[in-house]
Amino acid sequence: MAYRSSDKTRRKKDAKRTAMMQAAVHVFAEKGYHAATIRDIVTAADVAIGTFYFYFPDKETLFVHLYEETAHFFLGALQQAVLSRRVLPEQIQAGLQAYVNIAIYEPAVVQLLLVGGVGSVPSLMEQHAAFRERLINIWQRPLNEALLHGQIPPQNSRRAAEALAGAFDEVILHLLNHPDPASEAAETITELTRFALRAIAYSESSK
Amino acid sequence: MAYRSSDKTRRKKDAKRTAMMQAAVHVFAEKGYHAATIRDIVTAADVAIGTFYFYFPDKETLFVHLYEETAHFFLGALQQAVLSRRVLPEQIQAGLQAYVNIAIYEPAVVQLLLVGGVGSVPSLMEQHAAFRERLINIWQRPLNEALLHGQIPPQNSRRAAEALAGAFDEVILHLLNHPDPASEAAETITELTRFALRAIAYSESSK
Amino acid sequence: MAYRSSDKTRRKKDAKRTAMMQAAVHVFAEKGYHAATIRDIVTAADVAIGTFYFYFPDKETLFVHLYEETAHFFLGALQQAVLSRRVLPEQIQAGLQAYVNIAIYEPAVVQLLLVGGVGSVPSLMEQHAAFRERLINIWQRPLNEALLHGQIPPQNSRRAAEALAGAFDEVILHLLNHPDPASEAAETITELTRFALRAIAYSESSK
Amino acid sequence: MAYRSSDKTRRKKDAKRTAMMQAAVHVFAEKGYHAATIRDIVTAADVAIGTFYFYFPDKETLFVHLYEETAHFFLGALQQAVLSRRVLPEQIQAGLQAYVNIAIYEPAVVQLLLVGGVGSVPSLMEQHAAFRERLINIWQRPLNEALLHGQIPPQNSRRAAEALAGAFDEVILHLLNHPDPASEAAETITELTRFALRAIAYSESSK
DNA sequence: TATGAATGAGAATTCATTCAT
DNA sequence: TATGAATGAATTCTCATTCAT
Repeated sequence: MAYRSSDKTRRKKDAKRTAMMQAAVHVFAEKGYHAATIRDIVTAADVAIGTFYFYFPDKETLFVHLYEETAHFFLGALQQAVLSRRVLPEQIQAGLQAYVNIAIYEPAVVQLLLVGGVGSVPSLMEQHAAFRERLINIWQRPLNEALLHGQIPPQNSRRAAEALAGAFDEVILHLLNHPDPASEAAETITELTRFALRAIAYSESSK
Repeated sequence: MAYRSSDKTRRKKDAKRTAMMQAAVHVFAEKGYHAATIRDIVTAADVAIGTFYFYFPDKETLFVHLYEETAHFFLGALQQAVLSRRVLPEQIQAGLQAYVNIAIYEPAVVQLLLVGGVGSVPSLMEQHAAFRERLINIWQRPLNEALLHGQIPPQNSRRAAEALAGAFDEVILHLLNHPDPASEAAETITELTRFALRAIAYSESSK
Repeated sequence: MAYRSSDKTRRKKDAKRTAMMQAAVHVFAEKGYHAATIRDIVTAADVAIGTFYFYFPDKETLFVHLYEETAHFFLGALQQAVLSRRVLPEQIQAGLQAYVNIAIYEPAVVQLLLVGGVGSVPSLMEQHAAFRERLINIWQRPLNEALLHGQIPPQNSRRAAEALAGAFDEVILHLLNHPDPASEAAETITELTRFALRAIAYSESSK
Repeated sequence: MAYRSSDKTRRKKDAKRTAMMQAAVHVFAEKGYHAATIRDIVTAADVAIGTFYFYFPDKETLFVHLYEETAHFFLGALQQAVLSRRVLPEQIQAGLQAYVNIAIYEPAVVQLLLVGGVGSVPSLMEQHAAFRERLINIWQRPLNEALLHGQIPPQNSRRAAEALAGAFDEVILHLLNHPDPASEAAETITELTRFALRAIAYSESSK
């Protein structure tokens, strides 16, 4: 009798919503914000145009949501990887491992965050700036620790973190263009870790 | 007198064409490829829409031309700066100096070249990829030299060059966001140079 | 016991149907036919969209039903007021009193009936025309009576009724815009009655 | 050489703009604001959709403009007619004559003002209220004069003007529905004038 | 009966591009 | 050469209506 809400229906709705967001991430990642059309997204999600507007208020809002969620997921994974280790070399390596994993298994995430639609969507500017800031912070915090422990010589840790973040992004973006990224992953991580440790003049001095 | 026609007419024509390209650089840099409209460009150049189509076949072609020219100018300046020095530290520093100069005095150039979000337009993606490739080469060549001379230990110079390019881009992009970039320029260059030299384990060994 | 089924079920059904029509009157009155959406109506009635289509075949049909019912109620009240009196001045005054009462206590009814802007939807235009016709008739009938009794001089009673109807509508619409319509009601009715009696050159001649 | 602006071009542009506004008046008058589509308008004007947006910013702005202009034209004609006479009966008659002329020869004007899209377009509400106000003023001013000269007994001239305005509108709207309005015009005007003079208890007393 | 997710035709608006002058 | 009016395909978004549950 009547209609039972918050049962299967609820779950199904959430599932569809999620499916549509997945589809949207891929479309946005591939085409960029402006070139991606609502039709592209609903086609990818295999629903009608109206369905899009049932779940999301408009293209821009969806994109910003998506960017936020994606950034949150990405930064969370990175942060957790870094915090799971206690010494700088392992922290950097673990962070890079997490980064590379995402890049390989969810390339759209990286595409969206690094290429996406920056410069296009005004309301995205802040989101993007905030993302860069948090990303840089993830790398900077271990550097500050290391500075405190005298494991790296005095230096502008902020600028170093910017440089590392930029370096990592670029190398991993190139890794993604490789025909078989997975085969290169381990080596890339090792090299980048060494590159980073040398760049900040790390030495396991202390103790 | 191998010089071509070049009377007033030609000069005027070139002047108008140049004005439009100048305007276009700024418009594209500010809004990104898709959000920039032909009307934006001709308004900035103070000509009529029809005039645009007299000089350029279409929007995409203009952008490609523009990107090529801008990349050529930028890479040329960088390359020249690097080649004007003989030892690695100076090469890197000179290159960074050139990069920073352009970033400060022609920020639109840097914005245009680094702006992403041109996904789904093949010809634009190619241009961007080609630019990255050439940029990385500029940094890689001195590294290869240094490798040959034993000034840096064996390493994947290609990957190192990628990392350096990414690091430089990121730091300089942040420098541009600074309220008074010029005041920070010298220090940034010094730091980045040291960062780079450490990263590739440079030592002035030889001779 | 000629009464039909009428158990709880029927009453509940009618209740819901009625709630939706009530809501619809207000929504249509406020926004006009085109701007009012089904969602507006079901939201106001606190039912689901599907429920709307269980009770009504479509938007247009609902509006027509609604308009008919509302017109029927309105005209009925007016007619009854007029017929409850035997002499023209009292008939006009009673009619106006009924009109003003509805306007003040059910402004949506008046809004709905007088709202135009339903051009291009034939069935709605018909309804509106029919309503005007019946309204004019209500005023015209007493005039014809008065003509017969020689209480008003020969005149085109149809045209006079149109004029009176228009005059009454306009003044009452303005009354509704007044901050406190009720306080002005009595005076307005008196004035309008006198206006009308003078306009048709009424004199209590006979007997 | 080059392009000569503000010549034939200018005139042509204005002509086309006017033609489009004419077309729009008719479409809006016939269908009402919401039901009228841009396509309807451009089809009536025999231009492409884009052309509409070259001349007007959007549908709503055009409609409001149109309403304003139309109201200005209508009220101007009425006002002038009324002011061209010195005694009340003639003023009313001349005003009605002008009104009827417009109604017959430019029925769309009357449709737009009286039926148009009231209640639909929020930004139109004020325009419509202002129009009613000015219309009522046109009738009220002669009444005030007559009051001053003792040609009509003390009465609320404002309310009387509202009533007259409403009466005139209604009768003329019905006149327009007549198969051959022109044939009825003279009689209608005469009757309405008498109706009005009686309603306000006019007598040529004074002097 | 009642629900609300899903649909898609249709409306407004933008913008690259053309072409008569 | 230069102009800008004109075009219409493409895009975003709305909303009446359907239907499985």
